[in-house]
Amino acid sequence: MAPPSRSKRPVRSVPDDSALQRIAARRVPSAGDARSLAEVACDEIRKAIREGRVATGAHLTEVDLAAWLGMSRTPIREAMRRLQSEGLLLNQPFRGALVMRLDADDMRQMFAVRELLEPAAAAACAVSAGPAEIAALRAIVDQEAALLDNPAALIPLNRQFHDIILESARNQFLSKAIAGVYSLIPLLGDSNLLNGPHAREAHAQHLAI
Amino acid sequence: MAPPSRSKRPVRSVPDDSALQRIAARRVPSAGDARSLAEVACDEIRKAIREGRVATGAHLTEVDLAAWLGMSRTPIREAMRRLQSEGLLLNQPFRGALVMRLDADDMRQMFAVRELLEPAAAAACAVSAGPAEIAALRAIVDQEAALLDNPAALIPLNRQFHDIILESARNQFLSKAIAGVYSLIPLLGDSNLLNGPHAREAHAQHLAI
DNA sequence: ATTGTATTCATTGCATACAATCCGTCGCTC
DNA sequence: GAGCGACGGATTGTATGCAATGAATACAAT
Repeated sequence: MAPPSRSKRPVRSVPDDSALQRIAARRVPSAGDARSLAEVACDEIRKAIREGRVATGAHLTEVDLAAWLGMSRTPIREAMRRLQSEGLLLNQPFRGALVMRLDADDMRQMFAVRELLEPAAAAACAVSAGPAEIAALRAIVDQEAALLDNPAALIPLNRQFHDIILESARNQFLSKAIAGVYSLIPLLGDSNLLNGPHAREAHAQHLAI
Repeated sequence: MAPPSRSKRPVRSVPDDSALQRIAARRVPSAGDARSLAEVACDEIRKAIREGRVATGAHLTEVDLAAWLGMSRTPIREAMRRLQSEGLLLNQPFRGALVMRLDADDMRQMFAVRELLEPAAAAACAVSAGPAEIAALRAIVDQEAALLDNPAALIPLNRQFHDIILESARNQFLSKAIAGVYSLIPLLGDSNLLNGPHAREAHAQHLAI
């Protein structure tokens, strides 16, 4: 836009000084913050859990999180509610929220469901995937083959692979069910092991289109 | 009940009348609502959708719902967020929320997932169900057998049946995945048909413990 | 010393005010 | 007449103040 205002801030009607000063005094939006504060809070808390900065079983309160992230309680509330519905947080009625703790039995249940849903997704993908998606999957598998000795590098590839499969399965309910399981993986900490053979299996299974 | 109160109403030590009267005299409005307003709003909106008082594709705004339910926007926001994460509402960035509309393809996807998850739940139930649960299931099946000509009466029984199966499956992730599918059933309107043969199948499948 | 009761404290639940944003539309300039 | 930018309405996003709640604790009575 013509006026010298920063980025996309719609200057009022007349560029009189009072308006300009008001605008300048507003908030410095730092970077492009298209996301709402609630989303930021949600991601930050999730990341903190994933990185172990917040231990499982920790006691989180709205005011603490609000102070930590430098925002008011309202977006924090919203973020906490979302994390609760995802299962990462356990709501205590009036006593704050606990970071969900998964025991061995929970993990067993989780992988049982995962092993039920993932083959179904692969099968649905095999039915409805288009050529472009198959090519993308094949490319990822090739990349994986070259990195079998580097488990850390495989993680994002594996994620991409599963994302494409979910998209190709063309079943939003299946996707959401699997996402509901995946969302709790951060709670597992370092036990998120990924081995090459598993990728191989997925590859072989997918070649059977 | 030996265990400490896990229910949300930990009755003090003795249910004396003074406390009871104090509690009863607390709030004037309607009845004792232990639930938060957000939960009330959530249930009310869900019910309105299920009963068709709000058509699929309708445009809901926070202020309208707040005025309708006689509460402020804050609990309404919370309820809407929950319904969005359940999939009943579709959030439009700044333009209100739409009641999700399911087309034929969505329904196909939904039943595909349902037919994947329910047998798995039945299998898990068969493995881990206790005698009391088996007896309860059998009782329900017997009741159903006597009501095969009355589809309307079968609906609550069917619900009970599935609830017991989910509980007996002892897999919270599986339960949540199935609940995520069930929660969208209200959107289907009157096409929620339930026939006797289906119950029979579930019965037969369950007898194969 | 033990039990029952009142008080206090930490925390959430709710309401309201204000800011930011989006979209439609209208007036202005060319 | 056409394009472009600015207003206005509508709606959500955020901040803050206050009421309500439940647990812990201090205290009194037996």
